[in-house]
Amino acid sequence: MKDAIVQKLDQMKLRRTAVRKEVLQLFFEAQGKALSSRDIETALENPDRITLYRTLKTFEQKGLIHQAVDGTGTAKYALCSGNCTTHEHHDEHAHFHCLSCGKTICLEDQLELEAKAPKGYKVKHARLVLEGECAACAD
Amino acid sequence: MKDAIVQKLDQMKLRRTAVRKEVLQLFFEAQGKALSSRDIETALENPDRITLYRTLKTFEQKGLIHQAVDGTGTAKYALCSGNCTTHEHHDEHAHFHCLSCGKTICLEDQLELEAKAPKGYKVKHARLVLEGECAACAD
DNA sequence: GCCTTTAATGCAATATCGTTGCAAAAAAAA
DNA sequence: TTTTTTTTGCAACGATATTGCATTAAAGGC
Repeated sequence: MKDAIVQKLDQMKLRRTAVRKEVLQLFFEAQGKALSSRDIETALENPDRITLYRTLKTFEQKGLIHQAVDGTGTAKYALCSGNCTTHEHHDEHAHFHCLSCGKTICLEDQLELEAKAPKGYKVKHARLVLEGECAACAD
Repeated sequence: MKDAIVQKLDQMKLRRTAVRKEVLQLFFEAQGKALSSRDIETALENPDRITLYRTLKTFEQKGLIHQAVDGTGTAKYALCSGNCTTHEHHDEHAHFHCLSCGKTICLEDQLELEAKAPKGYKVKHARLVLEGECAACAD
C-alpha cells in the first residue's frame, strides 16, 4: 500500500527521491497555504537550496504545484487542485495575502476573467491578489 | 515658466536634483507603461543603482508613483493618477502584463473589490494582473 | 540481485535585486 | 556667502535565484 506522496510522484512520472518526498509532504500538510522556498528550507533538515529550487521548478512544470504571486517579491507555491496538467496550469483562483503574518492562502472561487483589456489584447490568465488581514490576525 | 517636471517636484516638496528630474521625465514619457529599476537604469546615462532605488522609494512614499506587481518578481513602477496622497495609494486598477515583450501597462478601469474572502478576513486592497499578449505582440 | 542507463543531487561559481552605513557633495534656507 | 539639511555615491553586505559539472542515486533490463 503506497502512501499518497509516492502515489502522486508515480502518477507524475517523477522519480521517488528523498527531497521530492519531503517537499511534497510539506505541501500536503500546508493545506491551501502557499509555501516559499524559505519556508521549505526552514522545515527541512537538509538545506540544499539549489536542489530545492529545481524540485519546485520540476513540480511546477509537471502541474503539481503553482506559483502564488502575492506581491512580496519572493515566489510562493501551493498544491494544484487536480485540474492542472503538465502543459498548462488552470489554477485561476485568487490568493489572499495577510499583511500581518505574511501568510498566503488560496481562495476557492474561480475567477471569471471578464477582463477589460484594451482592444487587440489577448488575455490568457488573470491573477487576483487580495491583501489585508487573515482571520487570525484581524482579531 | 517651469516645466511640468520641476513643477511636480516642487508640488511634492522634493528637491530638484538631477536624478529625480531624469527619472520623473522617464515616467512622464512612459505613458501608462510601468518601468522596472532595470528599465530606468538602462535609459539613464548615470547608472547609480542605489540612488535610483532610493529615488523610487521616495517617489512612492510621496504618492508620485505606485508599484505595479506583475508576477515577474521584480518591482515595476508607474505614475500615479493624481488621486494618490502622501499617505495612501489609491491606484486600485488592474495591470496588464505581456508575456511576449514583458511590457506592463496600467489599465484604466477601477477594480470593484467585491472580494470573496473567507469569513473574518479583512480585505484592504485587491490587485489584479491580466496576463497575455499586448496588441503589438498579438499580431 | 546485478549491471546499465538515465535522471537527480550537491558543490562551486555567478547573476540579479535590493538594503545599510557613512563621508562627500549638492540644494535650499538664512 | 555661509549654514543647514538633504541627497548622492561608494563600499560592503544579504537574500534570491541560476548554470555548469562531477558525483550519486533511481529505474529498467537481465
